[in-house]
Amino acid sequence: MGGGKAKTAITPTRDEDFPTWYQNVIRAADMAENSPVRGCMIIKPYGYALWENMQRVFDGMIKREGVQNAYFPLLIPLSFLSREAEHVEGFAKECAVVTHHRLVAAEGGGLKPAGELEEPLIVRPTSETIIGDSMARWIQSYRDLPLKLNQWCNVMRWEMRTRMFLRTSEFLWQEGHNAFETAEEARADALKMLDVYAEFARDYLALPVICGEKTADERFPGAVATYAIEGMMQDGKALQAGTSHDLGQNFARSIGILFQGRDGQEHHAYTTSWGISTRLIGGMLMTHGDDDGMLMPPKVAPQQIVIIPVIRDESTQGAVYEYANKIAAQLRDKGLRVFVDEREERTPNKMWDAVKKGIPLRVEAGQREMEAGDVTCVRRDLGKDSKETLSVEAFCAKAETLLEDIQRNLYSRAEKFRDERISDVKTVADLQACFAGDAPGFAKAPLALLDDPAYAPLRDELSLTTRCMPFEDEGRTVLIGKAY
RNA sequence: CGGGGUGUAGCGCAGUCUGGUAGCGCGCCUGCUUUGGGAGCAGGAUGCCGGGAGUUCGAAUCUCUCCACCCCGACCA
Repeated sequence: MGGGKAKTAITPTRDEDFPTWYQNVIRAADMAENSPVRGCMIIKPYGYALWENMQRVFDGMIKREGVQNAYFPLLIPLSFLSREAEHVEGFAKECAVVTHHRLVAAEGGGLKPAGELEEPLIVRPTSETIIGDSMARWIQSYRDLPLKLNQWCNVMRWEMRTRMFLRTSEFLWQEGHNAFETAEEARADALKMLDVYAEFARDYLALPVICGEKTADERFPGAVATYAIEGMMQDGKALQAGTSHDLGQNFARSIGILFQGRDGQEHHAYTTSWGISTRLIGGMLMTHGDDDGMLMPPKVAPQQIVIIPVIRDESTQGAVYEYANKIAAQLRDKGLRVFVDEREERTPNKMWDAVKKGIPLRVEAGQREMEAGDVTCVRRDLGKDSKETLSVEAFCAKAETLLEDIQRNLYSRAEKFRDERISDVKTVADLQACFAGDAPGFAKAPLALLDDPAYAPLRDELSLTTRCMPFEDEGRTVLIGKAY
C-alpha cells in the first residue's frame, strides 16, 4: 500500500470521532434509526433479528434456572411507586405519567384528552412494585417459595440525553424478579443471576466483562446490594452491561410480601431483581465494530453466512443462483443461518453491505466457483486477506468451525484490548496521571482510595465513576473509569 | 434545568452577512455500457426554505415571535 490512508466503509473512523462513528455504524448496518418521538428509536429488522436471537438464547438460560415468564401491565398506579422510599426518589424524576384518557375533537381542529384519571398512572420504568404487588397475593407459605418470574418487555425512562441502544427513553429488556425465604438464598440468587449474565455476555456476545459489586452510591434505588457486569468499549469507556440486585426485605416490607414460615410465624420474603437490555447491542457494536462497520458475534448474528452470487452475464444468473441456493441448503441443514443475497444490486455493493452489517462469513459463488465446485470465503474479522477458495464439501464441513473460531477471536481480541487498558493505581496522583491521556480505560485502585479527600474533586473534574468492586479481588479494590 | 448550535429535496449540506425565478453531493427513476472489493455516461423526478406575524414592489435571506431537534453538562440499563 502507498502512503495513503486505507479507505474505510465508515467515516469518521473510531479514532477520529467515536460517537459519530457509533451512530454511523448503526445506520450503515441498517440496525436502527431515530424515531419521530424524542428519545425513542426504531429498531429495524436486522437489529431486531439480533435482539430475537439474544432473547432466544438468554430465555433458555434462565429457564434452566427455574425462572418462569409472565407479563405485567405497562401502566403502574402512581401510588405503587411511592411505596418504597428510596425507589421513588431514584425513579420519580424520570417517569412518564399518564394523566388523561380518551381523545375528543378539540375546538379549532385536532384532538384533546377528554377525561382526567382519578389516579395518575406511570409508564413502568421497572416493575418491582407491580410485580411485588402480585407476589404479595401469590405468596402465602414458605412452600410458595422460591418464586422466580421474568418478563420480556419495554420500559420507559424519561432520560435527559439519549443515544441509540445505549440510552433511549423506551428500551426493550428482560426483568427478572425472584422471591426467597431467606437472606442467604436471595444473596446467592443475585450472584447466580449475575453469573448467568456473565456467561451470556462471554459465551454468546463475545463480551469480556468484569463482575463486581457496585459501591453504595451506584446502587439500585431500594437495593441492599447491586452487582454488575462491566465491559470496556473501544474508546476506553465503561458500559454497565447488566445488573442483578439483592433487594433484601426492602420491597417485601413496603409492598407486603409476607409468608408463613416453617416456624408458623409471618415473615417478609427476600427478593432479587435482575435485568439486561437492548443496551447490550450498543455494547457489542462498541466492542467488536471496526472502521468498516459492525461485527456480529456468530452465535447471535442474524445471518451467520451470506452467500453472494456473482453474476458476470445474465445468461448464467439462473444457474449461479441455483448453485448458491444449493450451498445455502446444505449449510442450513447444519442449523446455520444463511442469507443468499439475490437482491438486484451490484456485486461490490452487496459485498460492502455484508461488511457493514458484520456478517461473520462471506461466501462468493460465481461462475468460476460453480464450474470447479468451489466457493470463495472471507472472514469478516480478518478481512480480505483471509480470502480462500475451497470446495463446497470442504467449506460446508468447516463452516461451523470457522464460525466458532471467529466467535473466539472476537472475544480474545476484546479481552486483550481491555486488559491492556487496566492500570493499577495506588494514589489519587496515580489516578490523575492515569486519566491524563485520551483513551485511558480503567484504573484499579485500593478501596481506601475512595476515602482520600482529594479523590472526590478529581472524580468530578474528570467525570470519573466507580464501576464496581471486582469479585476477583474480593472487595479490596475498586474499578474506576469513565462511563456511558 | 443551565451553556452552545441547527432547522432548505429521502439523506447530508451550500445559499442568509450584502433581499431579485431554489442550488450542490449522495440516494431514487429510465436507458445504454458495465459487474470477482463501493461503476461510467446520458436523461429524469422530487421543495408550504420549521410555524406565525411584520418590513418591502419583492423575503430562504431583514425584524419580532413561537416551535422542534441536535451537541456539551447534571441524571441514568
